Amino acid sequence: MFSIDIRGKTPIYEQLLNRITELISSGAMSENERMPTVREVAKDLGVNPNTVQKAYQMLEQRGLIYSIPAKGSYVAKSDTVINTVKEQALARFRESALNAINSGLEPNVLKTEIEKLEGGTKND
Amino acid sequence: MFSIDIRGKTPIYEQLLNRITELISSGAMSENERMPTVREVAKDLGVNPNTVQKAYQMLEQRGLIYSIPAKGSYVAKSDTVINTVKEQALARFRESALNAINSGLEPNVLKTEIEKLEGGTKND
DNA sequence: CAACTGTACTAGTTCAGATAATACAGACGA
DNA sequence: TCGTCTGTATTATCTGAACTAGTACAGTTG
Repeated sequence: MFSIDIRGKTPIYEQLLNRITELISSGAMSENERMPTVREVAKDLGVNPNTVQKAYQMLEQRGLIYSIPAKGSYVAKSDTVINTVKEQALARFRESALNAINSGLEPNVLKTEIEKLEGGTKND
Repeated sequence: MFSIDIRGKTPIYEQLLNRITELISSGAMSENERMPTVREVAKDLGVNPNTVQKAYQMLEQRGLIYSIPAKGSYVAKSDTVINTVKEQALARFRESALNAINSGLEPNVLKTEIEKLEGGTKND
């Protein structure tokens, strides 16, 4: 389902959060598509359903999915939400870029790095 | 001395670590310059000396400073170490850049952001 | 009604961060 | 030499948050 690393240092719910966010914002999961149930994912990963639910809750809180009690969870994917995701990604980008520059890296080097990444986006 | 945010979510020792690393790698603190003593910084920030020492220890472990027992701590700033700092900063940069691109941000936007940052490095 | 759904609540475990209290050994100036 | 400063080491403790687990509830659906 969602392949994550159970024995990693990063929390399970956070891995799920990131993975699903990527899948949705990249278009791998289409709008109104039904998400696997909390219990399904939990069983699949061998974790507690609440752990999965935590990820789902945060996804809903951020507007990436919507959940209907007793029915299921579905992909929301509104444009405004996607924009929020982008803004946050941009904020993180700015921070790391500033740090890199403050560490003495040349802006040109950073630009070159971006160009290297252009081709290789990791959309599954 | 080192202005940090005591009531932040990021640990005190880590803030110290980052701030001092910036100051050294940016050239704000010159080579062989004497660092304020552990007890000085602790008193100044109102924290426990051990917390400051933890930051100093990690700085020495990374080769950014060198400590002489009973004398003091001094800025090391060897080129190889600075390069390591840069590499790590670059790695973080790549990660956030990749994430930004995966979120649907155009590489050109990222390049523009870098240009915006070029002028305003926050060297105190 | 039975099986599924999301959801809420509580509890327990673990861990990182921070503090505290000392103690030791070397350097250095008075 | 002596007192004071330096970095360093050790151990214990407290706290709070993060994370996960267990369980129960309410609504939907066939």
